[in-house]
Amino acid sequence: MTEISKTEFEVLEAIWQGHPASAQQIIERLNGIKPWHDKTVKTLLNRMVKKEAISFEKVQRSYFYSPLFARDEYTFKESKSLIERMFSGRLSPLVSHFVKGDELTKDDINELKNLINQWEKDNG
Amino acid sequence: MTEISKTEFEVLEAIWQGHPASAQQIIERLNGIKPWHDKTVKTLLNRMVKKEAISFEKVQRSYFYSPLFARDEYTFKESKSLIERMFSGRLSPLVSHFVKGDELTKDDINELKNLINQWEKDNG
DNA sequence: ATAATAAGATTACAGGTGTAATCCAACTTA
DNA sequence: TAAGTTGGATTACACCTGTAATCTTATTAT
Repeated sequence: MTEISKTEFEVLEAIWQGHPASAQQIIERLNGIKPWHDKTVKTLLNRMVKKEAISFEKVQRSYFYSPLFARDEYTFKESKSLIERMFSGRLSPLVSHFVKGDELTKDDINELKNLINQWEKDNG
Repeated sequence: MTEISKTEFEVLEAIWQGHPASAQQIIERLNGIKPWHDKTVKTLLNRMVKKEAISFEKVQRSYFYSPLFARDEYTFKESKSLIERMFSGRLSPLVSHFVKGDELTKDDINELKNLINQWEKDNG
């Protein structure tokens, strides 16, 4: 899984929404969300094919693209990388930031509690 | 606060360790950790001055550099940005990844619990 | 005083990125 | 059948990045 840029990631998002997806479908999904010219999207698709982030199958004249890795796989890897680089690999300093930065709602806290309960059930 | 690259961030880390810091001090701090040539580090310092990530004061012939923003400020901003881009701004999907990916120790869990307690004391 | 050194400034240079425009071949339409 | 359209391929181009080397100037050592 090569490096993909933030912009490429946004195109990938459109593909993860449903695939195989034609360039046209992808462009439409991005429409309104991103102000990119079709040509721009096509360039990005091309580049991602080259860096083996996506694949395509040809149907008639057009290509239908699919991701070569799952969204979860990618976001997890990126999260780990950031936590590694900025927090020595520890999750809690990041969470701490959010707690102290007053970024969390009661619902968020409840979700975190549930995750902890789940962990304790599995590992406790 | 402009965009800084991963490499630039590593130089910044050395500055955050203690500042104002001379180029030499910074280079020494990076020594052994990073395989960069002095010239490389100086280039990065220069670029960060230009993008206003750091400042310097001249003492005799040499410069002493200081960060223009705190480490916490930066890491928080970057964390929020990632969570925004990959998890619609919600923290728990990220934490969930770690819980399910079996990346946490009992200590990590305890720290998370403490953070939650703290939040509840402050907000509950 | 002259030569070596050391600081920062400038230049280098290939590869990545954002953002398309142009080119060419196939297909559709008048 | 000639002309426009549509799909992908190729080209463009400025700015960023990683990674230094070279240049200029001041300082230090002989």
